[in-house]
Amino acid sequence: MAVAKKHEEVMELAKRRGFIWPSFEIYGGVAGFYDFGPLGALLKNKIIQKWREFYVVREGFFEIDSPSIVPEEVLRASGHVDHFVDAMVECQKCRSAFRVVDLVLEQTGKGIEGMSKEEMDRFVKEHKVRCSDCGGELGKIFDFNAMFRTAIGPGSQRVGYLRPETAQGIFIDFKRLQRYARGKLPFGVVQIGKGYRNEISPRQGIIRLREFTMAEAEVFFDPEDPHHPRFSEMAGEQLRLWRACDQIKDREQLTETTVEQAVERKVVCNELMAYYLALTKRFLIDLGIPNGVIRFREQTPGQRAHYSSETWDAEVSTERFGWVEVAGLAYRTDYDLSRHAQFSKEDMTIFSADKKRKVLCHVVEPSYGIDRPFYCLLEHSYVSEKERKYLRLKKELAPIEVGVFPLLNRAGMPEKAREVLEGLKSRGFMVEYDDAGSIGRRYARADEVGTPYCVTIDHRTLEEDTLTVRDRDATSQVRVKIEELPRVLRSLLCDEIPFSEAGEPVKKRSES
RNA sequence: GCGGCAGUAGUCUAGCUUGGUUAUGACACGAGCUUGCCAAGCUCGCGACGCGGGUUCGAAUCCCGCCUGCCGCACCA
Repeated sequence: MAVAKKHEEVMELAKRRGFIWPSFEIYGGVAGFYDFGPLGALLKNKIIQKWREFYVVREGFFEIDSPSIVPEEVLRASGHVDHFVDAMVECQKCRSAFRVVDLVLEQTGKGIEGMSKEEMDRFVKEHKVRCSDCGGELGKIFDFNAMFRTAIGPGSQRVGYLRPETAQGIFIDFKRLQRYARGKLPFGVVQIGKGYRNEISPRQGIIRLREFTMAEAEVFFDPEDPHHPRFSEMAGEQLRLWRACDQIKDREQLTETTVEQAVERKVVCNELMAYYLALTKRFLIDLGIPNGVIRFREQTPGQRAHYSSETWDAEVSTERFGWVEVAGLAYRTDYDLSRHAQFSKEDMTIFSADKKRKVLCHVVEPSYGIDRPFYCLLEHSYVSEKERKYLRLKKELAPIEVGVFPLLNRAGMPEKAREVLEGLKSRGFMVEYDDAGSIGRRYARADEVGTPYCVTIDHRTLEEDTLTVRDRDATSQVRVKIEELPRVLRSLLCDEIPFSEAGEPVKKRSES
């Protein structure tokens, strides 16, 4: 119980202060769905904004926005219809459930993939396949479809699914996108949006959702030229890798290496993959996740998705859930483009001007969940000191940037405080006004949701147009002229100046 | 999905074994007073038995179903 104390406290805070809570609560709730409250929505948007800075602004990738509902043929081509629908069977005695294909392979050595349900039933009976846990009799085979199925339009009832990944929207648009990129390789396309997976039994709160936000990038490149133009900038970055070969031998051993060495020693398949591993690490650190709790785990061949020939999961260690996958980097090869070429009969190749030949692009896919790092961030930001509990969020991520308080609710201070508030709002600051309870309580309320700075209007404000600015982490204050406040706050929020240089230091009462 | 345990205001919680006045307390929140910089104090206020059914004169309490959560199994491409 003591083990997950931080998780319980941070989730209590998250619910109480409007970050996240279970969806559909007044109707009893539905497992696997969470709502983002006012502060949660702000924080989530700031995480997305940072992701855009990395991938859209700096990598120069194109962002698109395609539908969440996808017609069946797209997902047949992508392999999701075959790989998401698992024939399952349950033991009548001990109630264990198995994938039929796995169970049959294990007991008879025969692959029965592609059989109909009836054929599988017959096969299981003929070969006397039993429960591998208790040897019990097996029940009837049933389908478990991990995609949400729906109907498009009335009448024809064309089958559609809620997308299990945003990536397909990008592959479908490949021809238009490569024209937009004017034939230059490599180029990248991103999409941020909801993805849907009908989990059998979602637990672990916000870590395993049935509807979640993903941010995916598809990097298209010539397989004979898997280089990143700015690889040298990333070459020296240290990576902590847990290789598949070590996992198979049950070894917890991590490989510490630079990006460059990882490629040279063929630990990572190519330069692009290694580059995006490093970029992922930088992104997570930039969110405020400590370097020490980040590692990359290579998926073993059995764990990999059908489309991937090499996958690395970026994992963050948490108190409550252990190592949590927050991003997956998959080498999708030409799987998706060739499948869509085959199923749609469209030519998905691209003409390379410098190589004077047609190229079927390969794809490296950095794919991020947004909800999971959101949780990791809350857990790792939560600080519980003696009398103080607060979120030490990075300033640029804090949902509310500035609290504005009148020291007293009289003597013209509230009016002055409102003036300051409006001045900050009009300059684009996310501010919150609070005049309830003692000044200490208001600081505590602001600290709890990670507000980095609070300004207080006091007697001196009325006399000389200065006010105090308080730093969340140090709880120390400086006195600043009102006219300089926006500039000072902007510099502080961008980490351009240290707090001590923001203004004239204010002595704490207890110190004087 | 299976088995075990659980669900009381915004949050935490007493009451449940042995059915019976107006469902306990704390914190939080709102209004007012107070307060001259770090969750102080005073007054007042808001606010709950997860949902549905059954047993009973009477159900937060006992029984059943559902939902949700926790633990174990399975699943997590």
